[in-house]
Amino acid sequence: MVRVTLKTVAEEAGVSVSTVSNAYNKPDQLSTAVRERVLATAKRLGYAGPDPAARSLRSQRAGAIGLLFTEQLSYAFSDPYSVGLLAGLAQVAETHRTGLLLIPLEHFDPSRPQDAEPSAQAMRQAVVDGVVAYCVDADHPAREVALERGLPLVSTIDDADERQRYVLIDEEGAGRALGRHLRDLGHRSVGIIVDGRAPLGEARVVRPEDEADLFVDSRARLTSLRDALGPQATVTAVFAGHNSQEAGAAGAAFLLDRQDRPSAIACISDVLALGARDAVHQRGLEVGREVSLTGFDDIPRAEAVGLTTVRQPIAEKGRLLGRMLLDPDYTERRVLLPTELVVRSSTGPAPR
Amino acid sequence: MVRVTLKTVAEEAGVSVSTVSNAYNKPDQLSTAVRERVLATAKRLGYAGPDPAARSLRSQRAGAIGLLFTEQLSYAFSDPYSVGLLAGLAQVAETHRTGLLLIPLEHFDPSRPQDAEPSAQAMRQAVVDGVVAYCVDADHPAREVALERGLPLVSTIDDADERQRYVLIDEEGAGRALGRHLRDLGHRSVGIIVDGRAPLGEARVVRPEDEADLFVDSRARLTSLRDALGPQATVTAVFAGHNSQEAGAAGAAFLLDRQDRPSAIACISDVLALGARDAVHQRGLEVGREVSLTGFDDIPRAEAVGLTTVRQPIAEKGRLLGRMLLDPDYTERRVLLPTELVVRSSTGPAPR
DNA sequence: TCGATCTAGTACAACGATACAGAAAGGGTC
DNA sequence: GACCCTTTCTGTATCGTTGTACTAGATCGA
Repeated sequence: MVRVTLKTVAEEAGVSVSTVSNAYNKPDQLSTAVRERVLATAKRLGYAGPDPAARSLRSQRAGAIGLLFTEQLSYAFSDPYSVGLLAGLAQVAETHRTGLLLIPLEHFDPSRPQDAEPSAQAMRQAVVDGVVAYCVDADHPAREVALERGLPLVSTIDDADERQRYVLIDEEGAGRALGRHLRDLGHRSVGIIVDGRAPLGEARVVRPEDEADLFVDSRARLTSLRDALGPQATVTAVFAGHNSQEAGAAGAAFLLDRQDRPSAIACISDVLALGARDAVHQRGLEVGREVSLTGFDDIPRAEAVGLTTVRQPIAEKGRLLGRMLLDPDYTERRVLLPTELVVRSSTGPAPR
Repeated sequence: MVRVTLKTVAEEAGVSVSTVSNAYNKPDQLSTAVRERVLATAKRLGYAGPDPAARSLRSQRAGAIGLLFTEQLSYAFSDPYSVGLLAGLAQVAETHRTGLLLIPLEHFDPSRPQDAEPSAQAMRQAVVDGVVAYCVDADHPAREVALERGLPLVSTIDDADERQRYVLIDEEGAGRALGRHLRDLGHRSVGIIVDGRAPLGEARVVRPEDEADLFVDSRARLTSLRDALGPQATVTAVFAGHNSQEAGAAGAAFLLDRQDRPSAIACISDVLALGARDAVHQRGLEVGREVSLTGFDDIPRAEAVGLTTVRQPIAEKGRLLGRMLLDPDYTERRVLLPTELVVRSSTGPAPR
């Protein structure tokens, strides 16, 4: 049983291979009569159209872009935030008739360089025209491979590399706005819940040596929040595992059950904040009065529960990442997206 | 500026192209000395390894499988359930060094066959070795294209096609178990909240003509639930948009504010049930006493809030889908995965 | 010492398409 | 009728690999 190819169809229809190819790709280059005859014989022979792999090789175009991410897939997409980004990206990809290839990588630990091979391999094998590095550490080897391959690379984390392009969120501005908001409300003791690579375990105060285990975004937000709250505030950063409601609840429980309960809890994501909210409720406390609560991202649920948060134009971020790779007219190399503080009922003046 | 290929490297290193190829793919076919020289020159020339597109063509292997789905991406992955499946699938793909290509399709409306072209096109262009059809209607044209291309196709919806393989969930069994549970608790008036293609609008009772707009899974669950509750029960199926907490809340609000409030509300997914739970609370009613509530899927949050639900081995489903495509030793053509009723505090005896 | 087997490498033909140059036929213009 | 332009189609080179068949030399057992 032989495969049906352009050649088979051409012979059967009594035309040249070029003509069959054109029948599919350049319909205006041939008469309708011939075109229809060709397509008819193709159908008769069970030919499903030009082989995409062969086309990729010849036309030097893969018809897909890759999405690199380092966390396990189930964590990476457990947050509506990530899904929003993915959706924005897919939207642009679709209009460019381009696929989206997921490329899960392992987290890169510089002290174990040999573990990099599977990730590098995955990046070498991917049939793509360009790559989006989504929250992939700057020193991850897969980036280097992508650049070696000469693939356009767009990143969400700034590492000042001339060869890459960037779509960034103004994390510092966001942290500043949140911090100032809390400070203006009189909060002098603030708990911060951050997420990180380690799975949910005992919630605990973040030690300096833990910082490497935090997600890159979390790190930036934590720093700018601390700065904005100023030196007179007492800040307790708590680490409670992956980004999940459970982790948020655990982190908040830890903070609330301490002797010196903070008057406000700032969570590094809305998902964490939703969990924290449950913990506050469970203790019979009122959110926004006895404990102020903030999130980050403005996912749909945030509005529903009145969560003060920072809005990120997340779908827009996804779309820009896509456009940078796919739209040749979009030449910007570096975009910093603004964020917006959205004040809702979960924050209020610090109780005296 | 010319591209660096196997040939370039071969000439520079003074060996044949085959040898360079072997240096990458069959390290034991050549001496370490030559291999190292080859790799060194490759590095010097900036050669990033064999081009995956060319390899795909030559070896007739794409190194990726496609995931077809018909809903908008942001809806498709807004549920932890879908993400769980994706994670299971990705896990198997990874062990087989295979990528995962997302192929979003448009919903197929048989009355508008011309709209099928973009979807069919996307399926024709995808460089994949096989395809998972995830909740894609049986008559969707993209399926036909995949089969025309001779691609192995694994599906999550039964349509009794010899050419396909299936991983199914025992929806009927699940519906029966849930229905019997509610019946045994004495519930004679049950509201069912289903999701569907139409966006969140006014919640309303499902009319027969709406059924086509429901998601396929929802349809099956609705039917078996109805059957299991038996003829003496009053069943009100309510339709409230996409699968989201908001839709669940809206659907529950509709049911709870009716004159003849049902004593139990069964939701077609846990996400809907979480929203319904909020609506029940908001009305000052107690879940499990005044109103019983059930979900479907057993997502992590379900346990946290004590939701009675049906557990689906979702990651296992994803893994099986992957194995069917990638593991040649796995020859099963049709798997029916069992479900398990998980009774928690959200259901209790019907109040008299 | 001789054929047999093994090792390390080479040469060349695919894989299935598209790009590009060119040819044949038809039509319009002067 | 010569000229040029369009339209429609053909022929061939090429994209960058890998598989297969082959060769030269080394190794080995009897």
